[in-house]
Amino acid sequence: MERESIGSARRRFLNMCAVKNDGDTERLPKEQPDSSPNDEGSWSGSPTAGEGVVLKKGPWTSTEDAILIDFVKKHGEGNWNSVQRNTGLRRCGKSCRLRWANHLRPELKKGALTPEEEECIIQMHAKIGNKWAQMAALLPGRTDNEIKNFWNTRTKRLQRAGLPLYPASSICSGDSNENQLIQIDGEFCNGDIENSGVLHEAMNEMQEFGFDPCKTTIGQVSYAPLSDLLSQGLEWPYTRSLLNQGLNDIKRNIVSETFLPGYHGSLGSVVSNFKELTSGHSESMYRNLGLGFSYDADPDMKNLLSCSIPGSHGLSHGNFSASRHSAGTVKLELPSLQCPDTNYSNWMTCPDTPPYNILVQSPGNVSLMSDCASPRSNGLLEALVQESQKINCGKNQSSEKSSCSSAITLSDIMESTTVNFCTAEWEETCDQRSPFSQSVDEHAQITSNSLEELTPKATSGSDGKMVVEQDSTTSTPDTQPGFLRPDALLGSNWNLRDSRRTKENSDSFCALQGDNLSPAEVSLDSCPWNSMPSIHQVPEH
DNA sequence: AATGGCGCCAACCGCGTCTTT
DNA sequence: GAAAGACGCGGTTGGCGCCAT
Repeated sequence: MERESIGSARRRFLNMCAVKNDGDTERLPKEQPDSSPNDEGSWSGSPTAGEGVVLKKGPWTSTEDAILIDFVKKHGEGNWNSVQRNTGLRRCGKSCRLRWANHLRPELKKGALTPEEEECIIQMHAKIGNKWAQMAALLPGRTDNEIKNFWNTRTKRLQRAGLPLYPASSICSGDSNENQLIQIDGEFCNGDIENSGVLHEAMNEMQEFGFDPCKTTIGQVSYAPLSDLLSQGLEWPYTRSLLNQGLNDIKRNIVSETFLPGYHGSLGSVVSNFKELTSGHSESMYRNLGLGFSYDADPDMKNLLSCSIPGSHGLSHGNFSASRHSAGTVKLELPSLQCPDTNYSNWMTCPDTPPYNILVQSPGNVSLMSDCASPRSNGLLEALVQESQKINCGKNQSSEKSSCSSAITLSDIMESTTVNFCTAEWEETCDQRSPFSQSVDEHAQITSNSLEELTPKATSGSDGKMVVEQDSTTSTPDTQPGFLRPDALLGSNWNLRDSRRTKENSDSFCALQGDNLSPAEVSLDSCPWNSMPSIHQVPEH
């Protein structure tokens, strides 16, 4: 990471700290009284609403934020033009939408872009150009505006320095793909020739369509490859099904999308199909896929998926996944806000004991978790998608995080799509005293209860359940006044309902994946955040 | 201490697209 | 099918803080 970038990141990090300490969402102007339209110059010359109300422009105040949050809480996202009518907020719908999208959404990730995210943006920009919204969709918690600002600043800086916008390291070289495929084959087949062949075929097709399943090293970050997921205890019928599904998606997306088709098709489909597999609808899926595999609704599937056994890596018996966390536990780390009291220079070397010592034993988690710097398993974008899914789906597990230790089933995770995924950011970065903690707990409870009607309830960590543990004593101290936090403002009964945001997430993901999965099936907030791999960084030298 | 350059960020604006009537 | 409204996206601007001079 170049020095300038670190410097920028440092400043942004400091900004972030300032934000946290201030307790407000952003740098607010000298408090603009919003009670009277006559006392602020920003009113003059502003457009008017239908009833001749002069609309305010300029920075938002906390009061306005609270009004908007309250509105969204009651009515959900959308109908932005009705905000002014219903709340008296003198802001145009556009402004409200922007404010919500860029600052008030609970799931927003505050703080600096991580080096990984920055790399990802660079990669994405190299592929799709100024498609900020698309990039934002793949960087959960990040807004298009944020990404755009980053890029513009970066561009300006690099142009001034006479440096190229796209470093060589961001250009994917696939020279080792063949070897990687061979390697993966070896890892996957384990005597299963059929598996190997189809997998190889799948990988080849991915590459044929431009997707590099074994993305080469970007910088010094290593990520779990798709193969990890597939190697971690998925029996072949499921594996093949997922692969086929992903492949179809990839093909479609290649045609309809210019951007990272395989990355979506593979991982996204895998994840969504994971859900499908465990939601009891897989049989139809297999039929629709034209696969002859029978679907076994055996709850043991969970065991099959479980990889929490130390040293267990599913089908991989040999040279797969060079490094592993001991005892099959994985530390989940968010790239930002995890080491709030560390300076940026230490960012890459986050201490062994992170603020959130979340020990997860979950199938997806470990399965996706290569957790090693395997040179053939570096896929920055892939990893960020996983990270993105983590973020979105981790919302589903806020309740688990809010307790010291709890056990959840795979189905719990897969089915807990109604848990407000917007809460995790606060849950992850702040305290458990948030009103959200309670609401999510309650919600999770409801979800869990309803789930019990559908799925056999696992009883202990040893029978295939995933155990999510969090050392709450090491949680990041709450530095932000709860009453100023969006979740607090939203209140404990916050409910996204059928918010557009959720729909957008689903839709965009669906669009990128293909069209044979309904948004409900592929919604980002439906996958297990804790089941995703963390990003492992190798300290810069 | 003053000043200017620079980076960051929030917000506005215009336009295109989508949805509704 | 057309018009109007709503929404989303990308470009741009302006304010603020930091830092070097």
